[in-house]
Amino acid sequence: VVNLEQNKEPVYLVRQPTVAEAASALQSAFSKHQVAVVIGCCKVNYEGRASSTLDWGDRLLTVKADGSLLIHRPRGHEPVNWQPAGCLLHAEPTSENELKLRAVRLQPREVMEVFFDKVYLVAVLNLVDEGEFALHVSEFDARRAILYEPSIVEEGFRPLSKEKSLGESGFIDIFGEDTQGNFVVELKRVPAGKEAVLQLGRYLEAIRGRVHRPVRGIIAAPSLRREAQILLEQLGLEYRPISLQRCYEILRFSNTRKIEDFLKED
Amino acid sequence: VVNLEQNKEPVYLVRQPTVAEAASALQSAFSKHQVAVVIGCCKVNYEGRASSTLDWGDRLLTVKADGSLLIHRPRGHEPVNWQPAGCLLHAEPTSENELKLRAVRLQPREVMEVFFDKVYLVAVLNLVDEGEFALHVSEFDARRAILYEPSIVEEGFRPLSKEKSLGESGFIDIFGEDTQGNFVVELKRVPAGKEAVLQLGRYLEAIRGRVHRPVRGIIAAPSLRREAQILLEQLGLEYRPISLQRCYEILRFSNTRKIEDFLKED
DNA sequence: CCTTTCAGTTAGTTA
DNA sequence: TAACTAAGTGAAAGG
Repeated sequence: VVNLEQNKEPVYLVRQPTVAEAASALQSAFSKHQVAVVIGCCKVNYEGRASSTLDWGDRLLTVKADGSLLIHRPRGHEPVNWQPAGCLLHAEPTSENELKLRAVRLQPREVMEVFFDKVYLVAVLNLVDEGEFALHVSEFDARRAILYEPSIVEEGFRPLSKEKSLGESGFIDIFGEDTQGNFVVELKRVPAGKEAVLQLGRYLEAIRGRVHRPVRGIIAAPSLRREAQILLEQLGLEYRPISLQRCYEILRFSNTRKIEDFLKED
Repeated sequence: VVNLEQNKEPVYLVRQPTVAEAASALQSAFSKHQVAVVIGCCKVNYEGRASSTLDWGDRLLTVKADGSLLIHRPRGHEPVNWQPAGCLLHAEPTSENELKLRAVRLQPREVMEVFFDKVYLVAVLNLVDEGEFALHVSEFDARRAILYEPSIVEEGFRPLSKEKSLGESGFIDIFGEDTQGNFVVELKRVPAGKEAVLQLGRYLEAIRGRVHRPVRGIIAAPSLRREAQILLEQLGLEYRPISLQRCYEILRFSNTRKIEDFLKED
């Protein structure tokens, strides 16, 4: 029933399929770990950690290559029903000429059944996606923002060496002075954990051996993990929360208004 | 460019569209609050509470009737990028013959831009979905089930106050008597953890200060976490497993057979 | 492998 | 509207 040509096309469509055609296309997609989209009128039953029922209506069903499943209504950006990756999938026609789709998750055992009354469209997709995903306002961006607007760390903070740049293991440090004139060591990271605190501690040790006046150690990060907080206090270090949103605004401002300053300094 | 026939069909397809055709079809779908699906090779930039970039790759993009937007990779059951309902949508061709899709959320301001290199398929959907969704066996439902069939907690258990309803922090408690005539405090939750046990402990403290006879504290829940079990014993509390499936059957029975009782009592 | 914590959490409810 | 809390939370990091 299923055209083998689907292997060569990025999108293989079956419009207004019979129940048998839809089941066949889906079974084929499941076995080949392809992405499948079903658009039609369906009802859904779920039983597992909780249980739910969804009455008849038009929905968009997506089965992904990893065996995850999503059912979307026309509104609401979250799926009304879903099943996470790795569940067992099976599609078959029923005696009442409906398309039955069963997705079983083991551990915890959760069973989802979808019954399609009408199937408007089945699309089997061969999607190639190796693109890298990156959540920005990285350490580097945060550093740029702090250098441009040091007050987000502390009022009166003045960075001194902008060229210390990357320490080992990807940390970026900023040296500077506070209002009392004490040297300040800066280290910031995205979600500061124990390693970040220990890293700063080791850094401070090294610096205190050379510099003969009090040195404060401050971690500037969007958040500080619970376990890191204890360690921070034990080592006598400080923490300063940094809003990534704020960094972002600073950078955008600096990019649009004072590009020349950055070209000179950085 | 866009065939007006799309209004009459549940699914209106544009295969291998030109950039102009795709943009036109999408703009039309946006204005009519239809659901649109785009399959193609794209890259994504997001800026808002955080910021992210996603390099080129084949993805499934869905725009819903309420202006929400989802971008799904071939794997992973969560969207790689998204935009919640109510954002401003715009689709247009770029000078580099790419399809640019812009989704702006106001408050907080978040901007997402999708660039399609190749568009394999645009589908505009007219989905009619009035089906009711019901999550069975929530805390409230479990409470109703226990009040209707108290023996699932303990043989001879008799609820006294059905109107205590929601305690602070969303917990629902049931007070009653057991066969020895002792007062019994009930607290049930879906997967009982430490917080639930501590909550019950605090509750019991308060009650023991007022009531001058022994009070048992029982947690009724589908399961009890390992760490919560230790705490439970330390505090001298009890645990009674509750089957959600059983609650569901009880409620279904009560709904079909004894609706009048519930109208009187609840 | 289990537990804890974070998330562009989202979504619902209450003050 | 803001604050709080639960979620079929999911996902990553720590022990």
